[in-house]
Amino acid sequence: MIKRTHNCGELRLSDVGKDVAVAGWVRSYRDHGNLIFVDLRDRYGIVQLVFDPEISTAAHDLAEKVRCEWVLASAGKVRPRGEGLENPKLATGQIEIAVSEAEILNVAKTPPFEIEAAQKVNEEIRLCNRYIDLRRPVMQARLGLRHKAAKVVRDFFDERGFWEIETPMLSKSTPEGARDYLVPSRLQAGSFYALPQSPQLFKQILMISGMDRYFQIVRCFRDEDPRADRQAEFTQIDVEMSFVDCDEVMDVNERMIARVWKEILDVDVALPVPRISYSQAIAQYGTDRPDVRFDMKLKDISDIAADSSFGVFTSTVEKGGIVKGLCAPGGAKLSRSDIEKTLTAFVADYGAKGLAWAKVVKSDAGEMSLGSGFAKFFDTARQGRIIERFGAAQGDVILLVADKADIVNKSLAALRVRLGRDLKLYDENRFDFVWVVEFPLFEWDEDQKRYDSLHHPFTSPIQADMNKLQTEPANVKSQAYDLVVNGSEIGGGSVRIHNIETQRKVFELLNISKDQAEERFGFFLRALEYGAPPHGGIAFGLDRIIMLLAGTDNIRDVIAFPKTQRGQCLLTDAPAPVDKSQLEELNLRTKIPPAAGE
RNA sequence: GGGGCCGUAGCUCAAUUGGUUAGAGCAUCGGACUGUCGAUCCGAAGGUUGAGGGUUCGAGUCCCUUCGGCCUCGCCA
Repeated sequence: MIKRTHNCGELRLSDVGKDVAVAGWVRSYRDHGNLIFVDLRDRYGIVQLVFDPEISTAAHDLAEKVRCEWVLASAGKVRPRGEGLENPKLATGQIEIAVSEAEILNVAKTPPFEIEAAQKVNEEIRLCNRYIDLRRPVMQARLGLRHKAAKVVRDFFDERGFWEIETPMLSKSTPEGARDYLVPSRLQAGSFYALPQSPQLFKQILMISGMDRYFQIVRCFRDEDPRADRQAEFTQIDVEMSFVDCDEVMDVNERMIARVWKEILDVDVALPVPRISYSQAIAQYGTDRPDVRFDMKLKDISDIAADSSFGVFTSTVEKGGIVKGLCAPGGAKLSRSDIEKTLTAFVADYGAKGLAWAKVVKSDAGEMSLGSGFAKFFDTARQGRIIERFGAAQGDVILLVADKADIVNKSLAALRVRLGRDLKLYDENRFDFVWVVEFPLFEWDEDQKRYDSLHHPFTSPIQADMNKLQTEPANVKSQAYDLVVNGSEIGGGSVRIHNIETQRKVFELLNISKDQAEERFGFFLRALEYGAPPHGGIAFGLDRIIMLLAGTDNIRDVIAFPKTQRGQCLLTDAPAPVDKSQLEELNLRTKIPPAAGE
């Protein structure tokens, strides 16, 4: 076999005259009858081979047979391309290899789609033939970027004394949170392991064990419906530190993120990353993951709306709801049908029953007022107050939603993001980071009539609110923080509870009985009793970080072998039925018989 | 579980109000060609319109069911 001396991307003019050998896949061939050109591709690039019968008839004969995606090795001399024959599109475009010896290492069927075709190939076909798809330079670049980013993370933490410690994949189900993936135990019939939703308790136990600083790039599993940026199986950068407060965790980790952005994109992230409180985020952006690349903040006008003549507004406020909205700069260019059909349907997805609108107009005398839409329900003075509150200008459109606070905020948050994009209110190439802090410790779950952790049940309240746990749990703030970039949450963490009494108290408030707590978290509670240091940490979604770095909005683009929306791997066809004998060994019987030859 | 979009040749798409034998580009196969580089030129082959049912003289097109993909609401401590 011809052994390669160089890869397909590295030869330059300075290599002219060298005897070299390369190997790779045939990207394309141009057969001129006598002279044959072959573009050979590997992970590193593309190089042009020339087969000239005057150099070797054997090699030329072989090249006549070669087809796209065949695996080919070739040896020959590097020579400069003639004047005007360079190809500026290739890094190796100044040279070519005059082949004296060639060897077909393997043949290939005609690929199911053209690998470097500019046209966009159906993702289903790409996933079924992932080995072909992953030959595309763009996919190779994304996986390369992923590798490099992970290495930057590892180096960063290593330099600061963090140890990467593995935690179990087969562990214990802790109901609450997302649905678990279960693995049946053979040795203990009827019992199950759960795949980790995150190594949360293990990393806390590592702190109790005195490991001091831990990180792990680790697979996590959550059996929930996927989204464009969510996959049941995903990768976390998991971090935990002892003897720290919120500021130290945020400080180290924003430096880590800044290092990644610098080394991968050569982008400088301004440190420290600004912070916004949860309540401010909800008030101004309607969400705890605000896209701060553009302004267009939400404004509450419940007070003005309450004494309008618009029944929907007044009754909403009377019932304890709110009237809130945003002012779309230059929104006057939106047509009435854009607003009343498209945007109204859009907010309806989030439960909003309507979208009130008014255009901001200026009279000849220079007076600003509201035109059309909901304007007729407000007198001149109140119109003025609305315009003033939004800081609205002529040509803007004010859009309002009236409903219960959570519906108003959710729908307006989504509308804000959509309009920001549609009206091009920001530069798509910038990255704006923000820490969201001061989350409430609990949220009230109306369905189950109990408190629920906003973050998770191991999050510590802020010191000043400790005594409120008993009296007004709804107003207790937590030591939690989320890192948000361009409206995407890429990480979240907290300082943890390290005191067993506080932990018990929190379980109590979450309506987890002593027995339940013992059954689910007993191992952890016992660990807490043996000298747990104050500790805190964070976890980042590596896949989402890579998406941002790679500039794609699809998580499947940054995972080598992803699953579809129905949790299927189109390459392997997993999940699939198993042999009866396997089930028997596991003492399992399925309720639904496996589908027979559909 | 709900809502939306989509499914036509290997790939990307087209096909008038329901109307003849479902077309094009690329890929494939054969031929020609010594400087191409998404080679070019000539020729050929390629289809159960995702599947099933219905309406109709006639269905890629309309209706129902179903399968699959994507987006999304719910869900994601």
